[in-house]
Amino acid sequence: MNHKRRGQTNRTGRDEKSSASLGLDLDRLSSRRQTVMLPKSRLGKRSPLGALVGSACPTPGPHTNLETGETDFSVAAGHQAKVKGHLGLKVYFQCGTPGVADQLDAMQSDVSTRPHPAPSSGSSRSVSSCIDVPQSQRRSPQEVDMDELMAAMVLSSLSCSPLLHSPANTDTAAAPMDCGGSELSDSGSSGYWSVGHANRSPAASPPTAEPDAGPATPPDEGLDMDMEQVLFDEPAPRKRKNSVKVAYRCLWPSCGKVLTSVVGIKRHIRTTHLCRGGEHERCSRSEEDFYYTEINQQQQPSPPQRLLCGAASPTSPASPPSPPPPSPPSPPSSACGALSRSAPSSPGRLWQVQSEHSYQAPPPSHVVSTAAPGTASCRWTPTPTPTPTCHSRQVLSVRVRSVSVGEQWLQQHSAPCRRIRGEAKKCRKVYGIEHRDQWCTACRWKKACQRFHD
DNA sequence: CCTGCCGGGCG
DNA sequence: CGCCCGGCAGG
Ligand SMILES: [Zn+2]
Repeated sequence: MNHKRRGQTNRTGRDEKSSASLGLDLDRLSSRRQTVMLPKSRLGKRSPLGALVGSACPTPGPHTNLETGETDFSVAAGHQAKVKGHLGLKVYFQCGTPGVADQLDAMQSDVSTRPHPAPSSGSSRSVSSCIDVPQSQRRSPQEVDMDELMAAMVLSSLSCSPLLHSPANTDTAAAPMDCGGSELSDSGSSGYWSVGHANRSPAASPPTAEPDAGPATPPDEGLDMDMEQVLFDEPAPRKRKNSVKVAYRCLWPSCGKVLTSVVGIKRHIRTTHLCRGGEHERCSRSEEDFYYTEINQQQQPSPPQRLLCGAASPTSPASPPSPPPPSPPSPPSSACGALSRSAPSSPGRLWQVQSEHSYQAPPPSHVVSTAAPGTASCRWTPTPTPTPTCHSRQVLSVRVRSVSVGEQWLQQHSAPCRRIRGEAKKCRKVYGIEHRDQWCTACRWKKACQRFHD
């Protein structure tokens, strides 16, 4: 009753009054006729973007929670922009993380690899290695500081067997580290980030442990498990001989002799290459170590490494570089690619997280160009597509992609040119609440005022 | 607090 | 659709 009456009164009254006093009827009429207000104001004002930008940072929404759950550093990191970048990037990280971790691990493992042979083989050499192994193994992630990493890097780069690492591998390995380093030096937040990484590596170490044990352990699950247990439980007083088929190959230039025992290989080297009798044993003992190498059935950990690289390369190599620099120019394309690629392969949680945001994706309309009510800004609109609103994964993934991309995009573009607020007086203010019937319908409906545009 | 308005619910 | 309101963000 009231409403209707009020509405009618409102209308008639307003038509006369307002037209008389303000002479805005033209404006009003036209606007009313075409509901211009909706598109424009909505787009221009807050719009999904505004909300997005706002909410994404402060961490209110559910999605944020999810995100938070996903990635601590997003919260941990201080800066909004950066944070958002991280958020956006998070996606990559998840994909990329393993890769990086692998690499790191690989490197570390590489370092630790050398000591490894000793324990596996026997007692003689275990002296030096025994100490190293446990350390590297139980390396408490947090404790591991850059020094160690750097050391690992250096060592790996210096001494790592050339066979193991392809140039690409090296590159990728170097890149992340570089970023990590710079970030670290930059701010604590990144430090956190790196820590998180470190933390992760151990968690991921089981899989990663493979390469670690790689040199000795081929793709044998049973063996792997064994290794894991050994690694994680304790130094394993003694190893099962059969667990690893180790051999030692002479590295002497033209000699490829392979023996199954350290003693044998040493003796071989000593006698054959070093031309030394038993008397010099002590002195040259260290020397021999350099001339043989431990190998297993498969000779090199290449199989595992291969796998890792292969699996990771499509995603991680591509992503790692991108994360650090939120590639401002055209994230859409590259990001899209990465994401889309990752989407199918990766589990569904990402979707969930992103899908949360997705509610904003559909109305992607404007983004930057707030002025034009038209949808000139549809650069990244293509993704949303008609979205039949069904729950098919594909759709989801698509939206996901668009969203995350959108996020990045927003953070970069919308943030700067985001409009503050309509400073123009609106109906409410002009007429006052008591004269609510004089407000424009939009105002009455608590929508964007269509009478007094900004 | 007030104001502007988005998202959503109701008829 | 029209109408209204909860609630949020900015001042
Ligand atoms: Zn109004």
